[in-house]
Amino acid sequence: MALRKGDVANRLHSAAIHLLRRLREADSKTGMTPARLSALSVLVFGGPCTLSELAKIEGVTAPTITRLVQGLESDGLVVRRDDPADRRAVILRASKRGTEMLQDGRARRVKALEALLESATPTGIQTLDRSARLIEKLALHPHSRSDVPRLSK
Amino acid sequence: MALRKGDVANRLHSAAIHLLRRLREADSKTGMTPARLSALSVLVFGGPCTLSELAKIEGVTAPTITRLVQGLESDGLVVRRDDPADRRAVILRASKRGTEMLQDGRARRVKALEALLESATPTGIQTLDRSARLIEKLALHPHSRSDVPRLSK
DNA sequence: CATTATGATTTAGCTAGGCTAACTAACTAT
DNA sequence: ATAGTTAGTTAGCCTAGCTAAATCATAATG
Repeated sequence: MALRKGDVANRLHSAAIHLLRRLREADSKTGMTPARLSALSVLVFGGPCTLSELAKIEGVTAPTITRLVQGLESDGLVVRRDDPADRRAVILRASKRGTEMLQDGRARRVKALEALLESATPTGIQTLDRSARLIEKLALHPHSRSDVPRLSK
Repeated sequence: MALRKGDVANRLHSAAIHLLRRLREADSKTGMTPARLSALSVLVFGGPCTLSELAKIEGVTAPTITRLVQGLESDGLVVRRDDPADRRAVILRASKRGTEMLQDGRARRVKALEALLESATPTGIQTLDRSARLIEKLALHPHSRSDVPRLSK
């Protein structure tokens, strides 16, 4: 086996760290940090949902999503509405401004990536695209949250 | 063009966020966070270097690398030695324990990834590997950093 | 030798994104 | 009604980024 999973794991880990640091540069100064962009894009493309749903989708805990959304809300990018069916719950949706802002951030990252991708071949880009989709499919899904061996104990 | 760079950019962004959150789970409770692992692996695989060199390689500022290294140091994973040639500088190297710990963290992530990669094909893994290498080549290197005022300002 | 500039590192203080623990409020089921 | 569960929040802690400014060593110059 020329390709050991451990090596792939490490390379992916490293690549993800460095890529995010890079993209953070492009996103910074807009108030649109990666976590916020990610959460906002769920609302923009996936439509309204509750806090807990968003937390589950994003793979973070309730307090984290609360604070994330508070930030988005205070920037006027997200609005909350009481769930008529369940008065504990809150329904979130992206505001007009939030939707625009997301497009904007997207455009920013495109520019940043274009600088990086200058030297990438179309094949390379295709490879990256496949990987991104693959990772989402493997990692995004909520399951395996409890079934992943906890390792610690 | 079926594959728009903007879409690839966004998918990569999202994938990196979600992947890191996932791997953080595996790394957590060991004190080995992604940033620390990344820095440590530079020392383990790249050999000793100074703080500034490490900062440059990791693409972070001097204060950030200082604190990162302080953490590693207080865990006994990294040791410092005065540079005999330049008494301002400090040379870092991974301790025996640091090297072992890195292997350990690697093993942990492998296990976590294996859970995720269960359903991935060998081809998929190969794609991920190619992408990781590609990203490092495109994003890791310091150049193209000129547009942002950096350390050397 | 004194001065000044440069360079490596650290300190202080800010923001954001994670977490757990512990709480309130509302729903569900008995 | 009372017990348990679920949605969301608050408080408090940690790491990871950053900038600005301090410290101290070396280098360059007069």
